[in-house]
Amino acid sequence: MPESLIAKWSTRFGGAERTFEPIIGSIGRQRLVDAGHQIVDAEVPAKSCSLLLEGFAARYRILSNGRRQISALHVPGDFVDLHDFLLARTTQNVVTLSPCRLAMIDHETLRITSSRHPQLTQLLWADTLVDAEMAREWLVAMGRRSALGRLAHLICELCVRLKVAGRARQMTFPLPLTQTDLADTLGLSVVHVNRVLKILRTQRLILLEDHSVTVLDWCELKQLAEFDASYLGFGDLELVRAENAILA
Amino acid sequence: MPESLIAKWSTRFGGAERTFEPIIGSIGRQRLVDAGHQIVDAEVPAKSCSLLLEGFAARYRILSNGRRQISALHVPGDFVDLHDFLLARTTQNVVTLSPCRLAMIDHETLRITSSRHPQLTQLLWADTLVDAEMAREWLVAMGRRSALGRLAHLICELCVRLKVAGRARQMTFPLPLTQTDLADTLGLSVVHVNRVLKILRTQRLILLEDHSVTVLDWCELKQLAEFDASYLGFGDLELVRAENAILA
DNA sequence: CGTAGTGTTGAGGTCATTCAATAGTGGTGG
DNA sequence: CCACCACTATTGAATGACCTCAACACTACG
Repeated sequence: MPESLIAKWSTRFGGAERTFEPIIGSIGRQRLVDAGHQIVDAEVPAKSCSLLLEGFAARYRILSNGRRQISALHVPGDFVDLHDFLLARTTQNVVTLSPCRLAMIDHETLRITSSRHPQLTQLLWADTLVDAEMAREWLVAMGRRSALGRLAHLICELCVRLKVAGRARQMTFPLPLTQTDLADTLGLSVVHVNRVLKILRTQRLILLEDHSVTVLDWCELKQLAEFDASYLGFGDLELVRAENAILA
Repeated sequence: MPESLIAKWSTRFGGAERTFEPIIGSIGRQRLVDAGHQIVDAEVPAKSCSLLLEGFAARYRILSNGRRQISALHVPGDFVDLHDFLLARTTQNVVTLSPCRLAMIDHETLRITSSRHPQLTQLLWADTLVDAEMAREWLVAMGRRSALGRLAHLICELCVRLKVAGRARQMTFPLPLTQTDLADTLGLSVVHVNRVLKILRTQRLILLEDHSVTVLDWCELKQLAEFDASYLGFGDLELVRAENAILA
């Protein structure tokens, strides 16, 4: 069951769970894949969409000089390749960054379900709108924030997204990315990511152990990142604030 | 009449012009606005969507240190704020970068039209998917390309988009952005944009006069930018190549 | 005719990069 | 069980891409 998708959509659109049912019914088989597995290959047109149920995945592109840039991170509850459903093909690939569980939905099935349930179509559409908004927010970070601010911003975003997806306890959430992955996400070098991570750790803003992050001081981190969660489309999102209040 | 939208969608989806009619019928009044006018204000929820018919607009955000980052450029045929139609509100604003003509579509009208014409919904959805893809491609440029490559890439993209929108003659197209606008688009300083522009000019890759760009050597520029137009969703896009062959 | 916005160029400074070296980890095979 | 390898994390030193500061020219505009 795609609890994380339901949790995300409930948070975003209110509890109209009835509307979500058709998509759940459309899910075909599930797949378990290892870390480092290509979910989407730009060369190969897909016949089905993948809904991420468990694990992390990254949309990326490699340039001819060998440098990689990750343009999106996917967490449980995210559709990984809605793009290929409506458009010819992507130029970017998607890999798993950890072992993942995927729910597969045939394009054909989705097409039928979507045409029968216009409301569902709007949900999916809205999901891609938020994806776009996230990309634009990353763009702002890449263009006009320092390395430290960028990293802090990413951590804030992931904290909120994972919390909504039900994958965080208190202020702790999994972060299976290697520092290389982080570097390719933030547009930095591995070396610099290491240094900037160290700053966040020594400032006691975060705790990092065994690929899991604990935010020690949400207010400070948020301020440093100049983070405003509203672009994630979850409304005012009292939950994180409330959660943090408990900790504080 | 939104010729540029029709041109764009025809190029992207083939000549199913019948499908486009409902959206054209939904257009209410038109607006003429000056350069520098706020089309979308993140604070003010909108009651209608804007389709850009003429001119350039930019989606942007200003950080607390006063630095601005443009996250999307809109050209004729682009919907400027579909986002606000489905989701609560944006965190980013949209300004006109030149005098613009806008077609307004009431949210209510769009809602009705969209529910009556599922195919149209898919077109709009696909449009936002391409928007997202563009943002991700910019992200790759911001993270992993040099200032020169980034600028070249932007020029390539605009060339193709404007050509499809019917706003380019041969390899010449309007670029009303100031160097400050370009800097905020590319995540650079004005000074550096100036220097990099100079390189493209002295290399005789482009000609720049009176805010209009002429690509002198498409092949060189494309190679420098490592530009692959397929992310724009126009298929193989023979038109530009053909056009260039005439020039060559 | 002053002012504001834009474009251009030089000089010096900084943030992040590359290169390089070391250490820890887990997995594999002898 | 240990040697070996690949991957990851960490830190120092030197280099470089791009930034900031600053000055000046040009245009449009009231």
